[in-house]
Amino acid sequence: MLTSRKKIGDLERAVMDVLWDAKDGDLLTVREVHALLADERDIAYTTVMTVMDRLARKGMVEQLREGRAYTYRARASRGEMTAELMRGTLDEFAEHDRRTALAAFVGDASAEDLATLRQALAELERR
Amino acid sequence: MLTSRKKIGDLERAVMDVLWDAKDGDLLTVREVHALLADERDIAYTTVMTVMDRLARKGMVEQLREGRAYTYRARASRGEMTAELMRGTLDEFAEHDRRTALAAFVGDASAEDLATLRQALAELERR
DNA sequence: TAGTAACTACTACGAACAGTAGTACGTGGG
DNA sequence: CCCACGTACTACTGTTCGTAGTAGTTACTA
Repeated sequence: MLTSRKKIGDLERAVMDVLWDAKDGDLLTVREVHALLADERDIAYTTVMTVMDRLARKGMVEQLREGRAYTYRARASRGEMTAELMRGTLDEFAEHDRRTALAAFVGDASAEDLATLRQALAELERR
Repeated sequence: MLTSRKKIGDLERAVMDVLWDAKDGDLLTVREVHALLADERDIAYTTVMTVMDRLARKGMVEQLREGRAYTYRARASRGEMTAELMRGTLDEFAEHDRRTALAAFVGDASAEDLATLRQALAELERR
């Protein structure tokens, strides 16, 4: 479970994207993340550092010392974090409304999403 | 669809709760909402007014003139809004991750939630 | 009709947080 | 011994929210 459910901003999201896209839970340094972000936007090295530090404080990324530098990786995958956020939204509600909300969610889902849901549920039964 | 996906604070949420709990889409005045909130917390009338005005700007409540006063009601039910928020979270992701996220959501759901999901899906088929 | 009560409109300020980035300082390699 | 690299600390700005006061409008009442 992710700790500390604070808001996540644009730059923070961009950093998370870089970490998520660095497949296999690769550990990235601030310098590496900065290099990737610098392609898209004009941003200072220390800005990226600050943001990554804040993400670590919020528990969204892991910060591991490697030699003199820190390396970072996302604590959860993009999909897991999305699921977490969705569950978090749902958890704000009491029993009755929770059911209503889930029903509304399903009721307005696209055909693709419905297929995915059905498949995931079938998957669970098989086990 | 709810417009303007900004963050929602504690007081804002408390106001939404009052509007949601006023069943049948009843139109409430600021005075009425204030009276209900005042039971729980010490709050100025104008504070409630400001908050409700902001909620209207965000598109979360409807503001209708009734005589000299405005009356308000939630634009969507609690359940619908929750479903909206969940979908909004999901919508930030591309096709592949969307499926992954939905699968993760189902994978970590409680037995009750799974039952609700199954029931909602079955409901859809029946139609 | 003039006063008052109920409303809205406008303005403001502090706290929290995100974007942004500079400066100071430590340390290992040349 | 000094520099490049990296962290730690600090800071300023914009936005949102909680909070609320004041001014101005309007309708009803005495």
